[in-house]
Amino acid sequence: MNSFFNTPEEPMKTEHTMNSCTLNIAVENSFQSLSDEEMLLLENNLVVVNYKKGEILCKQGTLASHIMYICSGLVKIYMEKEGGSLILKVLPAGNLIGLTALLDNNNVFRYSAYAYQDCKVRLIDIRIFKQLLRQNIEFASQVINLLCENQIQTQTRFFAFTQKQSFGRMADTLMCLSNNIFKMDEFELPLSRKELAELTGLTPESVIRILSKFKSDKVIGIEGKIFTILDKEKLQQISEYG
Amino acid sequence: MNSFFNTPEEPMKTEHTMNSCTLNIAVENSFQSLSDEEMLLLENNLVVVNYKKGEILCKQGTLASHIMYICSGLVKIYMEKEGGSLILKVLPAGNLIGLTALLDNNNVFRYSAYAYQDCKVRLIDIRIFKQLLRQNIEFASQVINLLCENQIQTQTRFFAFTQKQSFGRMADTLMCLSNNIFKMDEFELPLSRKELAELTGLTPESVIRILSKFKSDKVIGIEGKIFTILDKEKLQQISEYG
DNA sequence: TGATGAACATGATACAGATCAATAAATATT
DNA sequence: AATATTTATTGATCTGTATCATGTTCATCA
Repeated sequence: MNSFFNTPEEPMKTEHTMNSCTLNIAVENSFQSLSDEEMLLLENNLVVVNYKKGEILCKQGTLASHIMYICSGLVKIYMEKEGGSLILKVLPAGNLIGLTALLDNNNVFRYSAYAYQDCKVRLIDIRIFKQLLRQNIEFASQVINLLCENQIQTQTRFFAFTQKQSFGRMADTLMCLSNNIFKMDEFELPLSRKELAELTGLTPESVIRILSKFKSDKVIGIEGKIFTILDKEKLQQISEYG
Repeated sequence: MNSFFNTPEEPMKTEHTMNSCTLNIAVENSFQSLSDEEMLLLENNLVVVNYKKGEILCKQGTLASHIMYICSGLVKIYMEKEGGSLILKVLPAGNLIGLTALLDNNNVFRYSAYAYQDCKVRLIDIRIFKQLLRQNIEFASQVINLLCENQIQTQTRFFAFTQKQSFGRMADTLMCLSNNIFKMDEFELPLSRKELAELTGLTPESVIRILSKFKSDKVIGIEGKIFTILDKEKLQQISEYG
């Protein structure tokens, strides 16, 4: 059948305009555009720090003196206020934290970051980062790319949030964790129910109820902290329903 | 009283981390960094188009061949899917549309844009825009700034959405329209109740009920399409409550 | 001018998800 | 190992907001 002439009843495959996945593009490429000289400058103005599980990498509202690169570990990026917090994204190794602090005259972290697992992080002096942006157009170009990606991801997730309800959001989140973060159908999730709640915009109780339902429906398996995606099709379906 | 030693009961004034305002920074500045020569290049590869009220400036999913600059008028940026849409922002003159389409290898509009009023728009060829990014580091720097601003704005609005409920969202939205879009306490709003609903993530019925309440409480005045902010304090309070 | 459809308004009802309360299980602390 | 504290779970209830139904006003157009 000629896909150019699909009837309205058989719509063309649509893109994922409504999932909340943390895009996980290879950031390494951004740095590949640096010359040896520039790379040296970077290395010389860089501190490697190990954060233990449970430690705070940066705190919303504080001055951002560094851009952070996650070498290893798993980090949550979240906004907080008395009353509640929202997890903006969960970032595995290979991602940058704090790009929005590049903003002139207001380089403050707009969110906090927390280590789910032990993390190795490179702290890049923000002045050096800015200098590199100014002297290497290719690098600047890559950073623009990253910022665009981030923007699209946030908007798409925001949209998904307003359109889906609890089961859809939970399914979406599980798909995302499996596909983009852990890249496995079975994974050990270092997030508490409370944190899953902050990630889905629900209460811990609701999260528990939904997970129980998924489990009894054999869509997922849960053994302690080990999650297993049993029925991807079904999960995708639930994620899309609304 | 020394504000450095506030007791927990008297917290320091916090920043607006929870309003959903469309930041309205002066985009014109971005172009000021262009040389005469570059400006000429821009002018020569630029089409000025007039859109009538109600027309679509760009459609989500279509190839973005241009970055758009709003010379005059009022535009809504929104994401849509069967089932519903979400207004991401309302942009007055002086703003750019389509920056996220700068993304390499995927320069597609991730949202649609619609003219609330007659608009004059400059369509800037995206290849020229990219070329200018590559040859003028100051310009690239300004664009990075814009992208950061956008990102922060979206995240903050997203956060506000998850934390506030109907009355707070409505109050927030009205404050924002008054302060950032129209810059007046009294303004003519070219949005229907349905569109206010898409802007606040509510149903039209809820919007109506809330507006009626605000009106009967003398927080705002409504005469046809003319809105008047009567009690800014109160509105701010409602916006912040949660 | 009256007719037709959209936007606005209001009331009644339904329901998803929050809140509250009360264990149970797991983890941390001594 | 014993105790304290956090996290997970389950059930009962409450509530904010959507949904549905119906009517009214307003704008558009034959």
